[in-house]
Amino acid sequence: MKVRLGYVAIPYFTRGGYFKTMTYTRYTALSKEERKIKLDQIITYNLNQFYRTLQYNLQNEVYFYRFSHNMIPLATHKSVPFDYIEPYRTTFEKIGEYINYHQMRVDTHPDQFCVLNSEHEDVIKSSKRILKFIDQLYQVMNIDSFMILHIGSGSPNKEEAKQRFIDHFKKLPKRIRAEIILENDDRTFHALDVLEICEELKIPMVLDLHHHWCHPSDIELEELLCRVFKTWEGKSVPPKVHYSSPKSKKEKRAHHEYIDYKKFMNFVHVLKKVGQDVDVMLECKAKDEALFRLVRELKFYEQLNFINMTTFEV
DNA sequence: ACCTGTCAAGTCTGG
DNA sequence: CCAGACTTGACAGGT
Repeated sequence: MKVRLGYVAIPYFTRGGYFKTMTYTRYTALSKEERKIKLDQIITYNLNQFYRTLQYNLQNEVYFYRFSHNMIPLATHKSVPFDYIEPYRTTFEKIGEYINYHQMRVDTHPDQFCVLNSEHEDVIKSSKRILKFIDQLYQVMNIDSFMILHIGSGSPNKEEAKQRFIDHFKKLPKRIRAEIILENDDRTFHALDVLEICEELKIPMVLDLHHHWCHPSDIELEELLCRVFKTWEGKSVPPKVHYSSPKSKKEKRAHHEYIDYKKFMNFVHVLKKVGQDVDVMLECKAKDEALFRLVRELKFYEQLNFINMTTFEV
């Protein structure tokens, strides 16, 4: 079986300034003309950074990557009238062609403000805006990608919150429903909670091992992985999992700079028993540097057989 | 050159 | 009902 490694968001070569940003407050401080000019500058710059990142990834044989949709600032803000797609269509198409041509797996993960099961109607509205925008990005790039979501709120109790998620999910447009995959979180919805929802909605689940260890379910890892991987049956890509090491014993929830390769090997042994190809997204503070270090350690200490820079066979 | 506080939005807890 | 914790990275303003 093959294990392919990937990383998240900010590559090392851009350290000290990746994307340019603009907050709503700064936006409102500008005149109408300045707003358009500034937004355009930022988006043009960020899209170029995104493209450079993909080129960098290709050079390093990284084919599995998560980008931040925040490269398009204020795109999902309800009071910012700006066409984020048409003026950049050619650029988006170029980026999408690059991704498809090199057979990269690229996705994105809306942040904590996207809460589909919120108790507040306006939050649900803005969450749907975020999902719709990501879908638009995928469409204009013509890429076949997922978006990763947490279940969200646990109020007033998990059961009601879970049902709210299911109800709102079912009302989403078909395209978006087919793009959403769900991830366990480290406080409210543990792996079995999310698995149940995924099985009911017939959508894939992403197991986050770090969250799982912070907030465990009563099930053996091997069995859990088997069931999680089943939710991916019929998909054109292998299941993906998220993996990271805790920052310290005190700060278990926070992400460490790097991966503990020995613990990672324990995980690989479980994966081997399950015996299915899998994509492992590393979520480390040191980003791609952590990926490259892990690869060096796995090659040297564990003598794993790498078929390229980021994929090994066990 | 460095340090600090702010930011589009979120949930949750405790007073 | 409100303040604060939680949390990321960029950036503006102050020293």
